[in-house]
Amino acid sequence: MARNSQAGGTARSRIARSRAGTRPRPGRTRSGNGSAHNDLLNDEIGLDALAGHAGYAVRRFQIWIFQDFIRTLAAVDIRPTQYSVMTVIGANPGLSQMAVAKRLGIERARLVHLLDSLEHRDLVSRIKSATDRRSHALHLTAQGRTALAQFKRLAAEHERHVAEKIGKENRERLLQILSAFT
Amino acid sequence: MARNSQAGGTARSRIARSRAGTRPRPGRTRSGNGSAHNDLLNDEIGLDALAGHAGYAVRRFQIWIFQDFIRTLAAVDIRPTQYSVMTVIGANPGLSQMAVAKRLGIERARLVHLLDSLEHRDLVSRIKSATDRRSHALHLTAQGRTALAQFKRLAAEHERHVAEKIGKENRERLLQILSAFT
DNA sequence: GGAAGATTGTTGTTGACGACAACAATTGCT
DNA sequence: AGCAATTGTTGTCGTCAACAACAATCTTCC
Repeated sequence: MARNSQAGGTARSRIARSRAGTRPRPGRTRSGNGSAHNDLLNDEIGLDALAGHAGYAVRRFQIWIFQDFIRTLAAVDIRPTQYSVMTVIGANPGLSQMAVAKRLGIERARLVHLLDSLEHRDLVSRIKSATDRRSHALHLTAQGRTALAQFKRLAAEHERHVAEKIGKENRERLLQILSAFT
Repeated sequence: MARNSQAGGTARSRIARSRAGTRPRPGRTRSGNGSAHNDLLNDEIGLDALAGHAGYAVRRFQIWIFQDFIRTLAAVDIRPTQYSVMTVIGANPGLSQMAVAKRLGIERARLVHLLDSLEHRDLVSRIKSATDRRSHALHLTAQGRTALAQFKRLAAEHERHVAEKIGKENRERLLQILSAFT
């Protein structure tokens, strides 16, 4: 543990470059290296063909948004997945591990470790279900409830960072577009 | 190798559930398990508080979109990152590994393995730079160029899947919102 | 011109994460 | 009662981001 925080300023802001209209027709087969003028322009590359790919933009955005989340909640040492688990349990106490895993789209094998760490920190507790002795009923501890309240405040701050980054109405439109995946 | 393809139908389509308007006010501290009616409604949980979080929606969407990309390009055994590397090199022949890594936001350590695999498949080649004997000038091989053309056709098909999933104009608006990250 | 520092490619480690397989305990079905 | 399915758990494998260390090479500065 104690490795999470890496807030290290990896949030480089060199993004948002201008999309130059010149398409260089790169198909040139010349195997000879393009003389010496390649060395210094490596800050204006222009990846052209990648611009129209949703997956690439989403991946880059996802990396940024997770880094900001981790950094914003570094003081409480909570990662996005842990937060989502606690949120679901907090909103639906008594759920089984299977139910939480299915709801969040994570595997139950993975949830085991997540719950182990959260249980060690006295944030959630597994209570043996009386109706089904295979399963555990998941609850937040009293400490977990007050902690989650603070996590939510920090998460709201993170959400404000997102709004600053892409614009308030763009963020809402994004949530609307992706609501099918929530 | 030969493990990539796992197109295995893991693309579960149980997403896009209806958001029931009933919020159950879950704060109830009753540690007693909610009798037996928890067992069967585990398909309508309602995670409520997670709905307003951009990061969660983006993560779920990113998982879906990558799985579709991998499945759509499974026949040529190309993953999203490999595709992005080849695209950048194809559009800017002669770049150094550092330049490609910085442009794509991946670490140069990671790029080493990516290029190893692509070079073993005779898709790209590292040519020792004459002007800076530390660096390599990256080029597509002739085989790599024709292969990339096919990859782009398959990627376009994948992009159509995205449009089918979230709507054509929603996809374009998404690309526009996230253009700062491209 | 030569020492000190930075850069480039490389190797290796760590940790989070998704996918999968196997297993014991328990439940459900018939 | 007997057999299939479910639940939590453990373990393995592969991907990926983040670091650290290193040799070779460039750059800078005295």
